[in-house]
Amino acid sequence: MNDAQIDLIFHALADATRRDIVRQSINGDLSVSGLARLYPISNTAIQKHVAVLEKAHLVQRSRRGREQLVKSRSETVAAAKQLLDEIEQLWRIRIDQIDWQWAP
Amino acid sequence: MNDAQIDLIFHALADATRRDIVRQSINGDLSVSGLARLYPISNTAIQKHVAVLEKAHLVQRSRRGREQLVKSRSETVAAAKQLLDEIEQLWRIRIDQIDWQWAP
DNA sequence: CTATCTTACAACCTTATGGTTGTAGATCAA
DNA sequence: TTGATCTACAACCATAAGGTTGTAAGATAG
Repeated sequence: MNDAQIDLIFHALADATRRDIVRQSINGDLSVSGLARLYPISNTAIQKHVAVLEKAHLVQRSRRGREQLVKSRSETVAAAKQLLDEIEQLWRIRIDQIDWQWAP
Repeated sequence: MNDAQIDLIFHALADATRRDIVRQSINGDLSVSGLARLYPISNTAIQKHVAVLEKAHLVQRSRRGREQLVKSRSETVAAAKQLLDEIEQLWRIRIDQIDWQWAP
């Protein structure tokens, strides 16, 4: 995964409405307009949020008749988590080095 | 942690330069201008990036003479990770429910 | 067929982002 | 003291974000 892709993921997650859409779309049984009914903003705004999430591969859309079902993708959330984990590891490495210096 | 705070954290992480500043600042021995030497952008730009990270509590600044040392904070990275984990848990819950339905 | 629902998308507005240059005040080294 | 370094901040610019309204087209129910 390259920097640009990671940028997209974190940017998509940096909005409370979008984070909630990810949660609501876990079952994959909600359409765009179905999601829109959950929030006090326009249908178009939700469409844009879903587009941002889709570009980040945090959700997937699939057409069922006239509606577009939205399903979130756990792999991408997992990938973001792993990235944060890799950053966290750097602290542990630093602590290990301090231990090494203190060894007799 | 409220939504606005989480927004700040993910927004701060949605930029490759800022993610790198977090990594470079783990030891806490780099100043703002010291960091600026690592990147091909202006000192002021780095100052702004550090300000964004500080507002998200991803780094802390402390003055040493004329320079401002930057140290990243692992707790905030950990908090972001936990949030993603909570979202991931929702998938597991869903899988558990499917298992329950299938039980004899 | 017609009316309704759902999506798609263009156009627009306001504010935020990420960068620049320039200026000024502290602090340190010599 | 003087000169270099580091930070702070204002001003500016281009573009992206996040929202709106309006219009059009595809799919479905009756």
